[in-house]
Amino acid sequence: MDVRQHLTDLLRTALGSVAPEQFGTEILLERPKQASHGDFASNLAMQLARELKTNPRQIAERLVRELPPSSAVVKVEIAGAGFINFTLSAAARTAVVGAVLAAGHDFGRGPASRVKLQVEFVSANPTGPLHVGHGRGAAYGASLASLLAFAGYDVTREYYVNDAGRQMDILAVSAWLRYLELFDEPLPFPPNAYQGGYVREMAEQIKQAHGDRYVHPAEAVLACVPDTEDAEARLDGMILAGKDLLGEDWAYIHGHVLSEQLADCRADLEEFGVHFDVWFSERSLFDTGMVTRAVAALEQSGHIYLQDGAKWFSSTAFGDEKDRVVQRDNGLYTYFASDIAYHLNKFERGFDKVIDVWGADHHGYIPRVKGALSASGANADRLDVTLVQFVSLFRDGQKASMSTRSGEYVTLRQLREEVGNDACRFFYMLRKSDQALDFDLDLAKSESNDNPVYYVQYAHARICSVLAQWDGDQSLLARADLAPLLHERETALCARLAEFPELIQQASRDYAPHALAFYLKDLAGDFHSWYNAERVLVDDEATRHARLALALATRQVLQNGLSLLGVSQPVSM
RNA sequence: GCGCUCGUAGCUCAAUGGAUAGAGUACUGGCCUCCGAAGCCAGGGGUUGUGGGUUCGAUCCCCGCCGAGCGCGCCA
Repeated sequence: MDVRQHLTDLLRTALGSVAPEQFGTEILLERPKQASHGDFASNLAMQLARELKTNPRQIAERLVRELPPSSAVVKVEIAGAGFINFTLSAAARTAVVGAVLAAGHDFGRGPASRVKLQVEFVSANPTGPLHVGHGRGAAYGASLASLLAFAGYDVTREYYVNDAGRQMDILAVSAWLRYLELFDEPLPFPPNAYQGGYVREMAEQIKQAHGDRYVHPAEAVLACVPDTEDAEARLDGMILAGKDLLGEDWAYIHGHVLSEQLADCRADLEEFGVHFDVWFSERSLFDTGMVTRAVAALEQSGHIYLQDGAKWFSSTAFGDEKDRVVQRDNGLYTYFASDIAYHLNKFERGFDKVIDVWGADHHGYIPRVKGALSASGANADRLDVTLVQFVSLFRDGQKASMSTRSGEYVTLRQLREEVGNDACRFFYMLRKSDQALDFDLDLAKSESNDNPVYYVQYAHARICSVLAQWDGDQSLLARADLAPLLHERETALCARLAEFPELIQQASRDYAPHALAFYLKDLAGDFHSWYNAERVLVDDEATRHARLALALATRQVLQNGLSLLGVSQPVSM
């Protein structure tokens, strides 16, 4: 029996007697923060006060008088401004233990829904190792996707691979220039090319595999570089040199660095426990003509105009600050154009809801994407964008640089190796996604021993330990008589367990996996508190079995929750 | 300048419009001859940046101001 639903029904019945014309009022039950306020509280009387023009306490009294009797409820009180507080019977409180043990790893799982969701996250340019900012997006997206799947939705996890743009060209030319250095070609390495050591490694690989095949004299390269102070224009000149001099071979270099970086990124994420169902190539949107079609469709519906040789999308008509270019005067499509095609493609694939997890610096991008979807006749409300705020790194009290191109940044891999995957995943979840995160590296290392994740994992290990010492048949515990569970800390723990399914629904609705991390901390706290106060392996068999059942149920919920966050559940530590 | 996001205990962070705003950490004092002390118990710590508004009720919703981050490109 779902107690919450039961109480809602009772209140609904009372409402029908007291105020039939308000029968449709939404009935909300919350779990009071204070134990003295009972197990559930309703503010129904206060909600009705305005419509009925009556003192809420009077309404509450009438409601309570009309409540049908229930064996699950031992006390109903009116308190404060007009709260109706319910206190449950001992049996109703402890029943959750049996429910957890019966459902096992499915406890808390929502009813299967046919609603198809897509969560797209990370989607970092494959131009270098992932850094700690990407790590936050990865941890958030992965936990969110797991949470939504557990809540019952049909979830697809997707990574958008930006394999078509200028950044990839810059990476390719960076590797090629490093390669030329290996043959002592006198070329200055541009300050705005990718500086990281991994670029040199790729150059070395290319030399090992293909010798001097891609060598061209420095003069030939420099001949393409314009005589200007503009560093970006000079870099573009070098890219042009690469394409001209290498011809077909440019595609090899480009493809090689792309696959190298993508493989590295993929391995990094897998080690972090972050998996994707689909790796979607931006280039495929061009190859299949989707970008052209998307722009043509906008053009046909009259949302495109020409100015200064470029094609502009009139996004101001859809609430954007200014209009945006979709096709440049040189004929190349902008990133925005492929993004329109990409989102239309997502919708065409039949997702009821598309969730994009973006870095907070992309917030200005939302109106134009939604605008383009609306202009294309799609329902922009099917797109939800969740912004994950920045991670600022501090080293020796100094804010560290996070530039990918400069190569001076802390990688996700370094962070994982320093503090461990579990602590990392949990630490990222310990704040709302819209809260900026200051990550002090020295602190992260020194704090790794009292990271809250160990507090939660320790609760799990303790339970495993006591179960091992008992050494009995755990399947018997599912049928244990729970009447001996009478202590305050036992009912508090039971209440916490009962909260889990509600929390799953709420956290998934709010796209708030951090709520799960906080819940697990609270659950572990309730367990430790109880475990310190009451002995489990007592002589009395009835008490022993009831407490073992409670411990086992707690372990089950810890497992269910931690696995959603991608955190391991050690038997000992 | 305009726009988005944020501002809560010394520090790091929570809080579906609800009751006395909570945890962790740090600090102080207790608890292992007994299931793991990576734990527990107790204590001090707050004008929720600020001024208004809506509401029976505001950390939460609306407006102004102050402060911080980010964005405002024919880059991605």
